[in-house]
Amino acid sequence: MDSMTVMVRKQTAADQALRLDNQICFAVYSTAHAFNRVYKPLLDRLGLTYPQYLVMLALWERDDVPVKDLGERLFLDSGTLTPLLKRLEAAELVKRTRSTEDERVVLIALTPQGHALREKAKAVPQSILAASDCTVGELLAMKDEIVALRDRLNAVLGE
Amino acid sequence: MDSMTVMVRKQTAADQALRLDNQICFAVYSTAHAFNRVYKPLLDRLGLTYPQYLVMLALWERDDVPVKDLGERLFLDSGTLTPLLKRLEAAELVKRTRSTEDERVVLIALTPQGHALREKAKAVPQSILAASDCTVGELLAMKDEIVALRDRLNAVLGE
DNA sequence: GAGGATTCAATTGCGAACAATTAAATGTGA
DNA sequence: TCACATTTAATTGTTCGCAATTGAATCCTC
Repeated sequence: MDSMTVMVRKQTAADQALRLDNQICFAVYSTAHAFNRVYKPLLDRLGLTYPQYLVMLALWERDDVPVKDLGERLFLDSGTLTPLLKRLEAAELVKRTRSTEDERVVLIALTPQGHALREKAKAVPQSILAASDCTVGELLAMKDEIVALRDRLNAVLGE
Repeated sequence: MDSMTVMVRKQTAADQALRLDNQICFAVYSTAHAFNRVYKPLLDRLGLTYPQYLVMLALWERDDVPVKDLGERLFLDSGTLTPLLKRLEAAELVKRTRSTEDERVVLIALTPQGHALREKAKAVPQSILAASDCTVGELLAMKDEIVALRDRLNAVLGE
């Protein structure tokens, strides 16, 4: 095996790796966009964008929470959430009030319309399930794998 | 089983579904962001953002291509690509020239610096692999599943 | 060849996403 | 108590991502 062969093999390995990481990260990236596009017409009827829908999902599970709490649940920071929450407030779906106990904290609570929207939103999941053309079991298994990957990535970030 | 029981069960099923679809789509969404954050410090050294890195990866595989071609490979449209490509041109990594055969078409070609950046980029994949804390085989298997899901979603969009 | 449809990139406007900074409130240690 | 650090949202500036529109070039049909 001469030096030329070694060089060629090294290039090939690097190229493969470059392609591999491209495909995995790009797969997640492009699938997120594909989901977004499938959600769009469904969420248009609710008057929500996908990130706004995520915030509403979080609030339907537990509201009257600080912005920081929402950020930790959704992996988003105040730079993203503050303007988004102001738009939800303008749409009269949430109310933002400063905590009396700690004036640094802004508490996000659902309005009656915000609570009511939950009923409309119940039509969304089955449409997504249909579009994915997967069984619930398959999706759950994939979800667990993806979440495990995400958590490992976030663990590295936390170091 | 009285009517009250039926109602309660229906609500529970809808809630489960809402929660399920949330987790799957959100898993992909939040993992894409986690990847982005892991890539950021690595790509900063190359002077690229993650979407710019994707464009460069595509061009390293095949350049001298129309904007439309890049868009199809990356699932992005001209509204996203045009300003991004202008920034890459300002960074002298690509050159944009109007095709002489068809003046509607803008061809994207790598500059010598654009080609050269590929060598630096070879250091990126191994860092991502390490951060993911997965084997190559695991990542490849996940990638295939995710791509299959993406393609099914995109198929629904194409109808 | 002329008229109309189609294709392609660019543009505009809006909503994320995030880094970095700011400002105010709170907590802590000497 | 007072200085200093920390916490929490908000703000600013840059970059995506996409819908909708525009304008130019090309294609197609008659």
